[in-house]
Amino acid sequence: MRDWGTATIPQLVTKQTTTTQADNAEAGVSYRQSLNLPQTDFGMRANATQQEPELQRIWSQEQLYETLSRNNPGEEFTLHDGPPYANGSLHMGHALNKVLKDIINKYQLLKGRRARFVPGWDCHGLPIELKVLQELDRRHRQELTPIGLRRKAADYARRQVEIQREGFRRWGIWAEWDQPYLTLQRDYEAAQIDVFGKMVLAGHIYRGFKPVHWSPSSRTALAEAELEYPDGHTSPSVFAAFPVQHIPEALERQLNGCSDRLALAIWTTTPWTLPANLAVSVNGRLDYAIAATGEGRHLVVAQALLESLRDKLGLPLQQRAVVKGAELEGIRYRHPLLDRTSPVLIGGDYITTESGTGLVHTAPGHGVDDFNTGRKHNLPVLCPVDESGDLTEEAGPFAGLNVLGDANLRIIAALKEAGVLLARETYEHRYPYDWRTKKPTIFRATEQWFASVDGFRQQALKAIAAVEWLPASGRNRIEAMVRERGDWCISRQRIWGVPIPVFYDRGSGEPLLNADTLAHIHNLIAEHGADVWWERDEQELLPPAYATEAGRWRKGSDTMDVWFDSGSSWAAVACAREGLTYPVDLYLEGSDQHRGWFQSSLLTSVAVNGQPPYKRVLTHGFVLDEQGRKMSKSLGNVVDPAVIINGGRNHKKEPPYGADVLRLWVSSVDYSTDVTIGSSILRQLADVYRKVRNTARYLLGNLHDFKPEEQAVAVKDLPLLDRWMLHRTSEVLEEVSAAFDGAEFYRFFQTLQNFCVVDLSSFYLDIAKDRLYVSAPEDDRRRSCQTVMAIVLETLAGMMAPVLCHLAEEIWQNLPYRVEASSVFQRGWPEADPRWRDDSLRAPMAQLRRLRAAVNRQLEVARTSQQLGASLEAMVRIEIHDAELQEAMDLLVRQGDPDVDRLRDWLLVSELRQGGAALDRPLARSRESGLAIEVARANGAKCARCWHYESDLGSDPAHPHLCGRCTGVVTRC
RNA sequence: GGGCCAUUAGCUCAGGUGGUUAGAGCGCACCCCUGAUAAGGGUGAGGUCCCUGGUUCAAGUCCAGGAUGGCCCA
Repeated sequence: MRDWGTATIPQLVTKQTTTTQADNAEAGVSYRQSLNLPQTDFGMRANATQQEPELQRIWSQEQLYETLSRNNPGEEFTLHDGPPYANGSLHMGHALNKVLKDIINKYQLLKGRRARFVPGWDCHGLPIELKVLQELDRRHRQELTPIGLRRKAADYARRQVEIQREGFRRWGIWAEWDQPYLTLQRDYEAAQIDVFGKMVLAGHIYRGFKPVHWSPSSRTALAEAELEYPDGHTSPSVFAAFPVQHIPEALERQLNGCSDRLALAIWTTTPWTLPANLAVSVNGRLDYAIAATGEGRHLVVAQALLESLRDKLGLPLQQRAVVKGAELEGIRYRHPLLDRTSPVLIGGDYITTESGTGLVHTAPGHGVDDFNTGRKHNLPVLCPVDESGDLTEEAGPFAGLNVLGDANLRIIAALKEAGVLLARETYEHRYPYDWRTKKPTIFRATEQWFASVDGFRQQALKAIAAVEWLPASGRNRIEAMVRERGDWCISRQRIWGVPIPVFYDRGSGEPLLNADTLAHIHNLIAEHGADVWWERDEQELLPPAYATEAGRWRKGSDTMDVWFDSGSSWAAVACAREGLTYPVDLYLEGSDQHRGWFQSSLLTSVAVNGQPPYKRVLTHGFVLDEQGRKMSKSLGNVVDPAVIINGGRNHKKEPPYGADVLRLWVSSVDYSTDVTIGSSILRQLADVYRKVRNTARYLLGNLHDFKPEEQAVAVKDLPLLDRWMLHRTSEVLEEVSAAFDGAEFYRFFQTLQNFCVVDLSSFYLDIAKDRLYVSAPEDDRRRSCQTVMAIVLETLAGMMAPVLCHLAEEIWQNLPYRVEASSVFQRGWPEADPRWRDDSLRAPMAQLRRLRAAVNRQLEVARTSQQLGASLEAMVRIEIHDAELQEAMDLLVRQGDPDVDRLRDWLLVSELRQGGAALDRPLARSRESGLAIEVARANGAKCARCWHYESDLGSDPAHPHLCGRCTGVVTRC
């Protein structure tokens, strides 16, 4: 304890002997040294740039995460990390995702569960492959072998992982950072081959010739997820007339002689597909008109479109006959550019009258609907386009033209020359582009490997129903997709990936894929990694049974869709790693992953094990700027998490907020929908952080001389105010626990802020000052307050720890008394002592705080008229005509501690009267429902020590400026 | 073009089953304090509950249509 009693007082005494009371007040004689003011090394400002990494170092040294995640008494908890792509710098989307996961994991760890978190990275795929190629000059690129490319890609991916990992760690994320999972690890690749193999053996994998999204610029098939649809794409659409050569007799009879020079009007936005045309399809249920063009020709068009086509084609189009689409079947027409004839077929309901002519040019090699219609009618799949997008010899005179280059114009010119071009117009529509090269894609039939979703669709739908989706709309989303999706094209014509482990007969092309070959390749990859597929020849890759006929087989060159990589993580990680569970407790990703990882993981897991890989799926929205717009470099509205933490170039404009403010932002938003961030939102969060920090600092500072084991006051002996504070703390803890249990972190944020501002700072702590500063150190009214403050502080630190992990730990390390737990995380989730709870205090306290607010309003009236400064300068008289309020007053008198529970002190005024005579010359007065208030200047003089206005100053000649209470304190000590 | 989602104060969020003058904290303005001080306290001003129609005695809340923004798809 400080020895102010002997050190300071004599000095004051000497002064007082030579001065009068008034002189002293004016001279500002200070009893400051005789007060118990807060003391702490805990800074008002975070200095996060230094502090946070320091705390992280300590956690790491102490192996805190490792210890808790392995030794906690509770059950295992597995949040399985969705692997971010190992390329590019971290952005706010990463921050939202990883911090949310970390909040959940830390909460579970605090609750005593063994929450291991294995972070992952998605390492294969085109973007990295392209990145590696871009870094090479042309000569090196040409000399690069597949295995050389793979090694460079692996190096690149590992470097990216390293960089991203350091970013995640700086955010305070706890994870198995030394044992992450990478989709390029050999045990991962082997597990993936195993998943694939099991699907093969279950009959879910097949080889097919199908139109797929093909990117000529990447020379590969693309998955849906690899496509984007930029605005503003235009196509050179054409209307063309295909001359009819043969009309079935039944139809001929209906045409009333207008079969003369009959032609089928078609519309296409891809003229380059016309050389692949093998049919014209109609909707059997639609009505079609035969219309005269006024130049001797008759056109078949959908009747509903007659009107609009008159305009578009600039032809009179007089309707001569109407027939059902079904009756057009059997017509044969001459290909307008090539020497062959083709049929009119009944297509499906995809043929509508919303655009075009109602007759659809059908090229089975270049469209999914076309392909299906063709297959129904046994058409061949003609695909006269090579992998670069050049037309082949099969396209006759158009061979060599590029379908995204000059092919369209040349074919349109040829149509015109042949006299079959009816009209052309530039047509703007959404069109799929390669997400990587930003170039248009085409539909092109190629040989691919597929997973047949039909084989396990019903099981997948059942699995979806068994999972808990949050928000619930996520279920609709994935359910619709799984119900309607086609087969999954899993092959890619790229180098950087896991091989599809198949051999082809060099003569017949028949694939070789069986339990024997799969097991053999699996073992090779488990031992050497997937590179082995490129490093060794067939002789070395085939199992012993086939070694003698190695010359007959050629190894395939396709790799797997990266969605198959990450979609196998449940097998490679959750099933394989010690301490993890399968199905896992939780997947948590952005809502775009309904199409992506949620689905690919579900499909593989259901196909192999008949069950979903997860019990719950939580989704979050996207991060937008403060106006709710997508972030983009061109708009200049990108918020960089690294800048939030370390500050930008100009620290005035972009201050270094630290990871806790970033984390606090994550906690503050309702992430179930899209969330926003920007400089003013960050400023606000920094304010909230400061408020929480300063509240904690004040609590710490006032506990500097408190030893709970010896000096704590028993709950039952606490004053009313303190009992209420504990009650309120337990309420808050209950709310916050519920918020974390329900993953509604914004409720935590709101509650935390309100607790610090309303309950603590402006109420309890404001009232506490007199108790803490003015009382003698050992006084009950001070020790009881410290007892409560210590409880509140420890509870506060614990409940903020999942979010404000650095601040919570810093508080813990600065506790001025000994505690058993060396870390706030070791201490665990705070639990309210049942004795804190006292619901009977709720209503009366609400009444008294209502009274306090009403008095404050009147004090403010006096203040703004310059007649009052500090509220201690005031005396207040109240009249109560309200039963509930009076009841609360009675409680105070009956049960209140005479040294603490004085309404005068709660109002921070020097004197309070209830009833009696009206005050002389009040500075302010009010009369509202059941309550009258008068404010006047307090009687007496201001005590130099406690600043109350009292009438008993100078009872001790040694302390002429002190009130009786302070004189007592000063003399006692 | 289709599916899903969002829209309440400058910001972040509350507003069971429709029911008085729509709430909180922050920010802002003004005032006080100078013993939490790059802190602390007080008071106050802020709302077309996205828009339009409908149901109803009564709509932020229910229904329909639309706008804006976002995600996914074609």
